[in-house]
Parts: sequence; structure tokens; C-alpha cells
Amino acid sequence: MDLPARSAAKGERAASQTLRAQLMLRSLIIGGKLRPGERVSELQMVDRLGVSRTPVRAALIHLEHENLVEALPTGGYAVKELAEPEILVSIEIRGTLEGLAARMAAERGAAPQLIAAAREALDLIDAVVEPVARPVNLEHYVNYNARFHDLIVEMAGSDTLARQIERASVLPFASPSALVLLEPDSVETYQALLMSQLQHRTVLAAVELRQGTRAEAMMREHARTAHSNLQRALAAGRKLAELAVVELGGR
Amino acid sequence: MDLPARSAAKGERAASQTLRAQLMLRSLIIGGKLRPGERVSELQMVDRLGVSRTPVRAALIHLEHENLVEALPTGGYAVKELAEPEILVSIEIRGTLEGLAARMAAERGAAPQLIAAAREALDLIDAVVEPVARPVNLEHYVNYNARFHDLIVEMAGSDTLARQIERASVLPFASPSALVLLEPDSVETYQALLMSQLQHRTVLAAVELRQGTRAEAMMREHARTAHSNLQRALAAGRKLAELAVVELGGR
DNA sequence: TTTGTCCTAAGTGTATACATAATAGGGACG
DNA sequence: CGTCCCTATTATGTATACACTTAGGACAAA
Repeated sequence: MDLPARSAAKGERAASQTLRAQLMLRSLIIGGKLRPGERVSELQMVDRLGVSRTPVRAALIHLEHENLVEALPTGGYAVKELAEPEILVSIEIRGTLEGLAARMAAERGAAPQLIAAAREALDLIDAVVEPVARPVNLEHYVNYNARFHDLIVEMAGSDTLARQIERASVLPFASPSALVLLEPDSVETYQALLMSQLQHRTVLAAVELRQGTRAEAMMREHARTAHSNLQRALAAGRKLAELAVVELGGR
Repeated sequence: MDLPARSAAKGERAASQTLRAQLMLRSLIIGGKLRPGERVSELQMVDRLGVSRTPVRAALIHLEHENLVEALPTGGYAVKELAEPEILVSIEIRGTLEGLAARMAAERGAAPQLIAAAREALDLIDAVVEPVARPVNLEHYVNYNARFHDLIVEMAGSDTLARQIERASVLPFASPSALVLLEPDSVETYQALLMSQLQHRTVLAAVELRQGTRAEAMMREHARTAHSNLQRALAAGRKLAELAVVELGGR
């Protein structure tokens, strides 16, 4: 993002203008630089992003499908307002689909190397949340957590399902890599992480034992952790825009 | 769709070129005019659809999110190959999400007028599948069936969920409005319709009684009807492309 | 002061031109 | 006769020009 365009010409693959516009717009919206409800003027984005209207338009169509903007009836797009109920629904959708993935993984049987990789990710999380390691390195936690979730989805073996889950995880608070933190170093936060990890272990065990229903139920419950975290934060009077969100995302 | 373009100038809203391109491309793909795996050349589509490249490109981005085409690594798009396992997964996803909708409707409580409308739709289906009415008017059945499914989704009261379900229903065989018929007028088909209608009644009753888990489970099972119909058809040696599909879709 | 109308400016939808990358086909050489 | 390379063509990605619609404001009249 802060890379000048020419640096792409050398070492790495030059990202298309469309992709760059999409990523930049996404971070503008999630970062709150573009307010909810605000119209996203194409020409303004041309000035702001340094690409022409065509890639901006393409990016807007993509973002529309990601639920980050919505088409106005008169034409053009506006930043979608993320009302609390819709965010909770998004979390529920993600949990439901990840639950489906876990069940499919259990019923079909997951590839041994995927199981091993998942166990490895969980071991790494264990090291992060080990009591002697406090304060917890949240970046690491989020990172390994994302890896585990990705692996579960991969075990299901369906691109269609993977893409649908990815789509449901785009919303800032709906992603499994998003942690809503009341107080980053509190005992409550620590215990929440421990509980999440316990759920991870249970899901993986259920998948290995071919217990589809159990895997599904536990994965759903796991998603509801994010659900209740967010609800508690909101009940504590925080507004959505002010919430501290740690997000990395290994994708 | 069969309306000439100029009629739009008078009574109804003139459809945008982008939307027209999207609909035409979709029917070309679903209708098999464009073969799976075939590249969708933009210039050829300009000739074929009578719109310029810009709306064709926009339509292709939309169709990519609908899983009907996929982006080629070299650039451009190709018609997505619909392998059997992925279709079954799509049905499972739709069933899972519709199940979530039914549960949410039950737990939140659905608006009385929506309940009444749903019951009305089911009464209309009853009339269609009444024994004296044989042979069954499948167009009517599909129509009222789609209305019922839409109403259940509406009862959940979430635009996000509605859009996600709509997206999952785009694939030709995954829609609730799609009936895979081994033999259109056979006794088996008739009994399958009766069973579906029984499931409809059960779902609606569960929603009214606020029985969320029951509503969800029954809705899932209902979707698996399509699942097993398709599997039986494939087991009978039919190829996907040859299957007779009746699809109307009230949307 | 308020309301209605007209005018200006901005914005989107669409078409098209241009540049670059991929591809297919043919010809030459081994 | 087969294989490899070069070239011509085609396709996409991007930028931009044009037309039409919509929104907003100012001015005049009640």
C-alpha cells in the first residue's frame, strides 16, 4: 500500500490495479476512513487511490459481493452500515458454515497430513497461551488461530465451501482472526483464549474420531465465543467504531 | 427477458446493460450454450450480447462471485466446471443456511403476516399436489415452493443471510426452485412432492411454536431431498448436462 | 419566510481507444 | 519428419471520452 508502484516491477509480482484498488478500498472502509453510509465517489477514489475509474469500478463490484458496500438505487455505491444485529448474524453464518466444514471433514475423513498440520498449529497456540508466557503475544495467537481455521476448512475438501466461508469472514468482526478485546491483558481475556483453545482441541479430536455431529456442534459453539465477546463489549457501552480489533489474517 | 428492449422505455424501468449482460450470460451458461471449461471471450460476448465490453466485464465479475465462471490465471474467465461433488456441497450449503434462517425465524418469532403468507403458499401447493389434480402442474409447484422458501428467509429478518442464501442458490441444481425429475409424471415424483410438502408444513409449525432446533433440522433434511434426488438421477446413469430441470424462480 | 422552479455541477453508465501480454500457427532447421 | 522459434493475431487490463441522469442550490414569487 505504501509501496510505490515501481517497486512491484522488480521483485514481486505486479499486482493488478484492480486488486490494488480492492485492497486499498477495503482497508479504507474497515479502517473507518470512509464512514458507514458515505457515498463512495468513483472520481474521488481515482484521486485517492491513483488508479483510473475502471479498476475502481471493478473493485466496487467485488466489495459489493463482500457486503462492504451496497449499490444505491440511483446508481453508485455507499459504504454499508454495519448495524450490530447484522454483524452478529454474520458471525452466526460463519460459525454455521465452519461447522458444516468440520462435519464434512469428520464424515469424509481428513487427510493425515492436514490433521498433523492442525495439531501443530494447536501446539503453537498452546505455547502462546502457556501461563509462563504471559502477557500473551496476540499477534501469534491470531496467526495460528487463523491457520487452524483454514486447515479445518481445507479438510472439508470443497472449494465452493471454502469460498463461501471466506466471503462470510470478510466483515471486520466476523472473521475468525478477529479478536474483540475488552481489556487486552485481563484475566478474562486470557481465560477466553484458553477456552477457545480447548474448543479447538475438541473439534480436531471429533474430526479424527469421525464424529461429525460433535465436530459441527463444537465449531458452532466456538464461533459463538466471538459472538458473546462482541455482545459483552457492546453492552459495556463501547461503540462499534471504537472497538479494538486485532486482525492479521494469514491469507 | 422476452420483452423487447424498447418496451422498457415505456412502462417499466429500463434494465441496465450490465444487468442484461449478466442475465443473458447466466442463461447461456445454465442453458449449456457455453460449455463448462470453455473460455468466455469478452469480444465474442460483445458480438453475441450486443453490449460493449464494459458491461460484459462487470457481468463476468458478478458471475465469478456466483460461482458460474472462474478467473483464469492468465486473465479472462472460463465457464466453471460443475463437478458432481461440488453441486452436492452447494445443496448442502443452501440447506444449512436455510436451516439457520428457519431457526432464527423460530427463535426471534416471525411476523404474523409472514406466517399467514407462508401458510397461504402451502395451501396453494396443497391444491397443486391434490390427487385429483394429477398430473401435477410443475410450474405452479415450483412457483409456490420458491415463495415459501423466500418467506422463511424473510422471517429470519436478515438481509445478510438472505443475500448469502441467494448466492448459494444460483447454481442450477442448488436452487430450491430446481426440481430434478427422473420421470416427470411418475408415482415416485409425486410422492417426493408430497414428502416435501409435509416437510414444509413441519418447518412452518416449528417456526410458529418457536422450536428453533426442530425448524432447523427439518429445513436441512428438506434440502437433502434435492440432494438425494440428484444422486439417484446420477446413479441412474444420467449425465449432469442431460438432466431435465424445471426452474422458474420468482425472484 | 417559505415554496416552487430552473439551472448548474457532479456523478454514473457505457463505449471505445491504446498498450501489453498470451497464444496459435507457420516456416525453417536439424 | 519432427521440433523449435519467430511472428502475427487476438485477448485482456487500463484509461478516458461522451451522454444522460440526478442532486443541490440559488433565485424569484407568493
